[in-house]
Amino acid sequence: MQDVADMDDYARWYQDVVYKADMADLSPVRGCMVIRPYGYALWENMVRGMDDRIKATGHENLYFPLFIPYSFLMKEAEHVEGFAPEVALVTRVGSEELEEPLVVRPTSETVIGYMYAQWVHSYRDLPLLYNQWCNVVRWEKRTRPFLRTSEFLWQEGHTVHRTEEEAEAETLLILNDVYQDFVEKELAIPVIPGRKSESEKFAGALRTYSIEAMMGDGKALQAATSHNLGQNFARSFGIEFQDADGQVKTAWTTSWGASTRLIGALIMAHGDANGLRMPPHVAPTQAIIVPIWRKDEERETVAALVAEVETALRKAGVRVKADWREERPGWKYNEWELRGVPVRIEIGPRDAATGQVTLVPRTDRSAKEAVATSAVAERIPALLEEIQQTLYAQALAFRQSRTYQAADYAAFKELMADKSKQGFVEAWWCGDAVCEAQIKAETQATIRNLPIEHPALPAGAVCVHCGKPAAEWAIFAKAY
RNA sequence: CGGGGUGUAGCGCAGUUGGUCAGCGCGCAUGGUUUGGGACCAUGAGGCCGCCGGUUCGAAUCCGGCCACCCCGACCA
Repeated sequence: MQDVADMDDYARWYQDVVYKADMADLSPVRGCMVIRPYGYALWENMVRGMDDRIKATGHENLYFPLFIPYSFLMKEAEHVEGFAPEVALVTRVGSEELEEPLVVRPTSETVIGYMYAQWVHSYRDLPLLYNQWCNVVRWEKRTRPFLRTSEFLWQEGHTVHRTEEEAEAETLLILNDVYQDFVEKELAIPVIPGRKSESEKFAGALRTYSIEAMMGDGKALQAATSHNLGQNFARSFGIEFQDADGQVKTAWTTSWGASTRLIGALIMAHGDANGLRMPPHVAPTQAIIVPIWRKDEERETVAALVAEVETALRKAGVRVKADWREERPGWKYNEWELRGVPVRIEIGPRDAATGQVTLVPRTDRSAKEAVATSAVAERIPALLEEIQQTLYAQALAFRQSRTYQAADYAAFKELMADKSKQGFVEAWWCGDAVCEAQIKAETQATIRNLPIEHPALPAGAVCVHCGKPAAEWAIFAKAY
């Protein structure tokens, strides 16, 4: 086992962690990856966390087909423009050409819109609050494991509402109570909820909101998005209902998604020079027992203790494993640190003699802690919670240390150019897309979002770039 | 899809003036000694040298084409 690449070469480090921690592997299909058991176990825990919240906010799961008639994509002008370049088409089955090509879904607004139009007739049918867990395909030019793959797993929620206000409330409910809550509490990654600028919004949306997280190199990652689609898709697909006043009205729809990209976010928000650091709430293995022995007698003594601790922890609801492989302890320490297991439990002859075990948190390997065997089942859950909080606190402190308020554009450019400082720049912006594009061309920084929580616009405030009157408080950053 | 780079054992690499150039380290297998921060010794297994074509008596090595991967852009969850 070799160390992961130096974090100075961040792209290399990221890939090393993904592959060496057995999260994923390359597949024979370009841009597609295999999610290995360790990565998939993490994803399953993440799915559970999000799905619980999706249901708690009143949504139900359903499933739509993988294939979408090509013509559906064409019905919403902006949508087709946004997605057409990257959709995979099925044009032939066997040796027969299909009468109409089928799109392998890049997202399902269109086919869902088509069906919703048939399901909605009356205001009494509303709202429709559905979600699906599925895979989608977007043939991206450049791929990176988890962050951008040709096929990825996600959930996509699609709702229909009677009024614009209700749709907007839904969009924000998902953003805050599902995405932000999940990412911050379970993944221990602080995020900034905000609205996307016009140029960054979803193809076909009225308004797009996102939560943005900072990665370990100061770049931003869009962790989830929630779109108020207005009446765009409802009009294109004829989702209409007769309201209480007898009028036939066009419905308001939303859509929202979070994907396996969140795994990439987790890796980059918490990983360190030794590898992954899994937030305990979603860690596939929360505690790893490393038995230590020399002689057979010792092994027996230790085995009894390991079994006792393992059983007690399992009963306490801890995801625990014992590593009995024929490797030396030091080798195992390094491997489990690479894989980011939150707590290591060392159990050896010395511990057996004193009736205790040694706990080592992934967040601080020097913080070894001796705990009486009888107290382990009580101590570990508490320690896991401490680690969860520590990871969040560290990520937040890092983000704060890399968040700036540029005094002027010169300072802005300097911050973006210096890799050791690179991060979020908060600034006033005029709201002009041309100005936004110029900033991007000159600094590579884009507007990540316009934070929902922001300072009041002071009198005389001007755009950080063009100097015209300010309109929006924006977060600028280079992004994944 | 543009610019750059790299393809030799599972991984990391050396070898590239054409001719004992099929090699090293790690990993893997077997046996032994070890085991509280990545052990050591011994013996082994493992290669169409990315693919196709050309030049040549002879190609990992030279030429052409293709493919894959990585980095930097543009595009995007």
